[in-house]
Formats: sequence, structure tokens, C-alpha cells
Amino acid sequence: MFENIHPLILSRLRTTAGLSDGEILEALSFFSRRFVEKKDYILRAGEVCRFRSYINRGCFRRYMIDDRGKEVILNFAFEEWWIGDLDSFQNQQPSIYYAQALEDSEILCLDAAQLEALCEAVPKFRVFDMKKIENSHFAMLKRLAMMQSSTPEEKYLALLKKYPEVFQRIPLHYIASYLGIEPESLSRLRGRLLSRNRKS
Amino acid sequence: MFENIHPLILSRLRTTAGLSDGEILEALSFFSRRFVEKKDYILRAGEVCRFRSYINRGCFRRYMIDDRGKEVILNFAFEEWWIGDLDSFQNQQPSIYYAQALEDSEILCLDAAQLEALCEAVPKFRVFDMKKIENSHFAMLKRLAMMQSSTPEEKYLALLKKYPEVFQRIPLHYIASYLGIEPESLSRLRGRLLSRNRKS
DNA sequence: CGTCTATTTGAATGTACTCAAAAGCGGTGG
DNA sequence: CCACCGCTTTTGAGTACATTCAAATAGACG
Repeated sequence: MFENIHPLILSRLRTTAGLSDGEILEALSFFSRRFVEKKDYILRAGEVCRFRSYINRGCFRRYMIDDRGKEVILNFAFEEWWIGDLDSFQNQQPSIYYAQALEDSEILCLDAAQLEALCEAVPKFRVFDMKKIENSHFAMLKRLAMMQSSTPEEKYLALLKKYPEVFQRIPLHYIASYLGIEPESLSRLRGRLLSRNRKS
Repeated sequence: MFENIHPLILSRLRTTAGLSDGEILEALSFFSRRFVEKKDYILRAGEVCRFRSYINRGCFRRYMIDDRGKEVILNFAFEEWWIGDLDSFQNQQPSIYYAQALEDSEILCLDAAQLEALCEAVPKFRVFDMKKIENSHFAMLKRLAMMQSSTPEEKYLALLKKYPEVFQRIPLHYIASYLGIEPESLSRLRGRLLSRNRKS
């Protein structure tokens, strides 16, 4: 019935959004499907973000270029997450972020008109959408607290614990950028942890 | 007409929320006013946050206790901002944050029922509320990027530029915690900047 | 196989941290 | 008005750890 829709998306629509199978089918009809090759961008700094994009397959990184010209990775996004720049989308302003596929990926997109039409047709979706924003707000607050208070080693271990799949899919130097340290430091940190584990 | 309501709140309700004076008057009638003494808490970790609270006068800090038992200040809040824990409020779960007054303060509160009643009576308020959440989401993403990529000195200067009033109202050791450094480091950092300015 | 990129290793440097102590400051009570 | 107390901020010395720059190794992909 829902071929080629990631099970995580379906379960989220069923439980969090509380949609029936009929409503899900209707909702899905508003999305347009898009394939994105590894290393391609769906958003670049300076552009306006025109879509709410849900990841059906693959993964992305979102980053910005800081004052010193260095890339700073803000987050990764996997199946069922959304990716892009909400600020730019809502306010139709140029984004300051880049969103790049790290694998061959497939996303489900809504432009502003499609989103509005979908929310009209399936009102529960508007609430669902708001909850998603709220939840990413809550998650980010916790992440901020960690960035502020933890040592690099603690950040690394926390990431390993919460999202072990990251280490199966994302190159280490990207993870270093996400953790706010240099790749060399991450390498040494991992070395320290390894030798510590060997001993005990 | 609106005695004892901070002008920033009024102008926000007028412009961002787009309320008429009549609607503002109606909206305000749903709030309950509360006085909070310096050092008092309106939220402690473990409690459920029962109110949406807007600051009418005074300022607050929100912090958590990290694994090592150290306080980590997530943000300060001043007139017109809200304070508390949205996550806890929405999901009726125990909070992990503390919210403490740093001056004698006055807040305008809505419990869940009052908020719902207000949104029914003045529908624009619901949209306004959502926008507030979105905006704090956007701001936090930028803050996260800065925490990740900037040196303590850059963070300090950015804070000084964006919220100079912070330095008039908040003790330095709290600012250090907010910046993610030790008070000693902040003191030395300031010393370096001072002597650099003296020379040039 | 060769090239390009990612990861590791090395050595030197810088800066924030810890612990400890002194100095500054504000408020209270004698 | 002054002395004292608690709290904040500054200063000092030594250490730890991330950074930089450089180079070597390892992997991926054509």
C-alpha cells in the first residue's frame, strides 16, 4: 500500500500525528518526491529555502561557513527527519546554511502552497508539523547545554550512545566538525578511548 | 490604558501579533500577574512547569545541573521574553531546568487552561505564540553554531554586541557560565581585551 | 595502479583549566 | 561611620589538552 515510503515516516504519521491509513494516503499525495545524489545540495547559503523536505532515504549534513571561512556542521539528518532551513522557508529570506546529501538520497518535498493545501485537507498535519518544530527546539536546547558544559570526550561518547548509526554512515572529519573540534583531536581522542578500553 | 505593562510587550502584541488595542485588553485579562523576589525560583528541576510566563519587569536565568554537578546557564531572559520550560509545560513532564529571578521581577502568567481560553478568544494569539517558539528555535540554532565554532573571546564580543544590557544587569560569573567558560578565564579574557584597547 | 581524500601520528605552541589566595565590593549591624 | 562578613572578581603558578603545521599512512574510487 505504501511502497517506497520509509517505515519510520509511516509510524510517525500514525502515532505522533494520529492519522488513519486513509489520511496518510491523502497526505502523501501532496508531496513531490525528489532524488538527490551524494554531494549534491538541496540548499546553499544565499538561496531561499523553498521546501519542507522529509528524508525518505539517505542522509544529509547542514552546515554554515563561519567568520574564518571554516565549515561548521550544525546537524546531520537521516530517514524521517526534515532538512533545510525553516527560518528561510517561513520568512522567505536568504538562508545562511548549506544542506548537502552525504549519500544518494530521496526526499519528500512540500513547497509553501502544497504545505498549506495539505494542512487544509488534513488539519492534523498542521498540529503534527508544529510538534515537530517544538521537538527539535527541545532537542536543540539539550544539545546546547551539552556543547556548553561537556568536554570533547563526553560529547563524543554522548553522540555514540544516542546515534550510533552516525558512525556507520558519516566520515569522522564531519563528526569532528559537528562536535566542534579538529579531526586530529577526534582521532587522538578515539585513540585514548581505545587504549583505555584495551586495558580494562 | 495599559498601566504597568511593559512597552516592549505592548509593541510586540501590536506589531508581531497584529492585535488591536481592544484585543490586547482582552488578551491581558487572561493573564495572572505574579511578583517574584530576587533569587526566588519559578521552576526547579523535577517540577512540572505549569505556566507560560512573560517577563513584565526584571530578569531571570535558566540553567541546568550537569553530570559533574556544575550549573550550566542556558540563557538569560529580560522584559518581554518568556521564561520556563516549554517542553515540560507542553508534555506535562518534570523539567530538567531551573528558572531563577536575578532581580525583583514581575511576570505575566498563563496556565494551560488560561492559554487555551485566550487562544479561543483571540485566535491571533495562537499564531503569535507559535511564531515565538519558531523564532527562539531560529535564534538557538545560530547560538549553537557560535558555541561550536567560536573562541571564548568571539563569544564574549558577540554577546557584548548583541545584548550589551546583560553586562549591566548580570554578574560576570553567570556570564562566564553562559559562555561555557570559568569565571577566571572570563576575567583574564576581559583583561586582555582592556589592555589591547588601551594600546590602540 | 595511481590519485585523491580521509585518518593517524609527531612536535611545538597556546590557551583554558585547576587549585589557591588575594583584593574588591556591597550590605548589615554595632 | 566604621568593622565585619559573604560574595564576586582578579591574580598567580602549574598542568592538561586542543590546536597548528607537517608528514606519513590508509582507504576509496576510477
